[in-house]
Amino acid sequence: MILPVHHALRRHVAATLTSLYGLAPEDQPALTIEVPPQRRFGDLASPFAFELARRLRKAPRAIAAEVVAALGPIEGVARVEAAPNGYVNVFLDRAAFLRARLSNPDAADRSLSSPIPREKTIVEHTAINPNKAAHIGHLRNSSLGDTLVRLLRFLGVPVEVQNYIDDTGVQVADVVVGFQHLEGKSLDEVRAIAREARFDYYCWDLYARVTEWYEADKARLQVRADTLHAIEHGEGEAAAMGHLIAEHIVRCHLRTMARLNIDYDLLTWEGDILRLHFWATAFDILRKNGSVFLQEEGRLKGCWVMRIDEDPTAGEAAGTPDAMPADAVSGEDVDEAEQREKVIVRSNGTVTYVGKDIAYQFWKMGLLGRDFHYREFARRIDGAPLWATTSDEGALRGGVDPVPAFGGAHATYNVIDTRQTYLQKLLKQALFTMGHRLEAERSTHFAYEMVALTHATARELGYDVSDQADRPFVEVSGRKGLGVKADDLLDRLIEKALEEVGRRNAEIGAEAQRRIARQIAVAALRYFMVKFTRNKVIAFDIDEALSFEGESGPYLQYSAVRAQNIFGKLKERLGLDKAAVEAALADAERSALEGPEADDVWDLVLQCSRLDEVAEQALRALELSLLAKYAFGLAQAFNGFYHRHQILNEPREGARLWRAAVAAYFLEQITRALDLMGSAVPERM
RNA sequence: GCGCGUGUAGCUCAGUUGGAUAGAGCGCUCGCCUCCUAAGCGAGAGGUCCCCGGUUCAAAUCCGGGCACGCGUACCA
Repeated sequence: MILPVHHALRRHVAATLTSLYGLAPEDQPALTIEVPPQRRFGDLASPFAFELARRLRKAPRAIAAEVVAALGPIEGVARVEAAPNGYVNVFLDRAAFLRARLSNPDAADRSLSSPIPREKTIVEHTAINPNKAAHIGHLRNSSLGDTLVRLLRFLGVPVEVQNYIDDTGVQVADVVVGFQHLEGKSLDEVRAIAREARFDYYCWDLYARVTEWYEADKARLQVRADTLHAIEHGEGEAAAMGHLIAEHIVRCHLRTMARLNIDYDLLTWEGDILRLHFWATAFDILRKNGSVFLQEEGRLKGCWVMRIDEDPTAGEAAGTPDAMPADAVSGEDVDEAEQREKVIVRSNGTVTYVGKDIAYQFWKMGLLGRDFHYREFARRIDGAPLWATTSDEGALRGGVDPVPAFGGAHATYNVIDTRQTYLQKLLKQALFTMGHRLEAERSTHFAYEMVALTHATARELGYDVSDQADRPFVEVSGRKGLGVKADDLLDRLIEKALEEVGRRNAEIGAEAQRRIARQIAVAALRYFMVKFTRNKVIAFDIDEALSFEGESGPYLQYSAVRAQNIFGKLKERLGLDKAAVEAALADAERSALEGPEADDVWDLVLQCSRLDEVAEQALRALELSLLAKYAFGLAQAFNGFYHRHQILNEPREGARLWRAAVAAYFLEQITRALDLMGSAVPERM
């Protein structure tokens, strides 16, 4: 890990700037530390002299030279140079650096070096409507969400993972309508169907048919409204059927996600928010302080609304330069004001999604003064209980395991696609206007763009998308049944990986082959989902996603497997394991690591060490593709090393040992990086 | 209309809170398995970083103004 070195460097430079120029730490520029483009420039570099040039009225080059001369020795640093252009370049003690990384795995120095607050954080992700199978759009959400969770945990932040289940919404109601009105099924009949395999696929098709059924006669939308009302109020067979459907579909989703190494601590059911009067409590608070009021006239008459403030920071800059056109009449202003009101409670008394979510968000932050009851819903991947909220007070007593203290977080991340940015802004504003300024600041909407299909892939899957011919890609639509189901995609990936694994490893047996193929498929899919920056629409192309070459998850795995194989053979031929290599380094001849001819070997070590720096950067920027790109670059660097420098066939013992040490460090770091993306290193490929 | 996002190689995309010669994957051309696995490696061709102006030692990156595309702006979520 490299961050401790950064910190030591900053401390020394800051002290020197103080003693040399009388600059107090708070007057100093941010001491940016970069990786120079070429190794001959150094291992780390800082351009601080450029920033100080103006203030000190000196050439950057002179400042750099003075600071370097006064710097004194720094632990782990071999030498510091002032470059002719003004950069300050730092050269590390290579051998000492590598040995320290190998023997001192991580946790200790990681906690020292990061300014990230290590307080309870809730990450909400997945939140698929429980009325149909999961598709690739959902996969982007849960892959990003789970990677974010792993990243936070890697950085030492305690995380609680929640999956919000909208069991009382329109989408579940639609499937109930399908069963009752299109198929004429009773509750018992639906129960029987739900027990069969692929209930989520069944509902996928039914849901699409319901959409068509509405379209054929708009009057049928009244059926939906009635059904939704019944579900919200827990009345009759519709409510029971809705509950049954949601419960079974959620289990389907959990199975799908478990295949991708994704799971949760708690399922929060929207129905419980209603039944336990979370909303009523939140509404009370909002109404009392005036955040929400009853609109008595106009378009929204009879609704409880919340006024949406303009961004307070935007006010200043809005000064109009010249005379505004006078035709902006006052009537339009009124319209605009009205448009800036968001309905929280409809005139028929039902609560919108925003309302329910406000209550949920209050609870997450420990501001509601109420709590759910809990039940054990299933078991997690590791065998621990997966909890769900419930309205049943008695449920607590049934469990064997003590119920953890859910909610009451210091910070939250809501992983929700960018189309809901407006709603998420409202949520934050609700917190803010209630005086919970800090909580509002610590509520983060992790927004990402949607997944669409390329035209080629849509055609290949047999969809008629001629109506979207003029658009750059084809939008996925659960409502129309247009999309790639997560399990189908994963099955195809496994099948393809299995072919390749079987060809290369005929001798290892079918079960091992299948296990490896699954690991490869997961890495392929999850890497694909995080390698794009989050505000880029993914035009999903089946052939591209099925590729195991180039910038892909399997490429990363392959590089790790190569390193693994070297250690297998080292053990087999020379009886050396990782510990033995480490122990032997103390006396080993270092020339394999020193000098310009070893720059590329050393470069790999340096890159390996940057995982902590990249992890922190990825979290700060909320850009998980940084992690993906880093891991890919690391694998590339190792593959280059692998081809240029032999280990097993290297006759000089010193070179062999140091290179083996480099491979060991690489394997350690690439394994961690893959794990952050929910992927494993296969035993072989 | 307003708000947010995007625009970089033939295609898909990176480009680290402004920094050293603008990169990767795919595709294309050529080369590398007697040697730790070729799911790999190397070489080559390929650029008006959407356009115009500004800020400064330095701009693909920041600011202003345009253009194009996407999303949002619901008593849906």
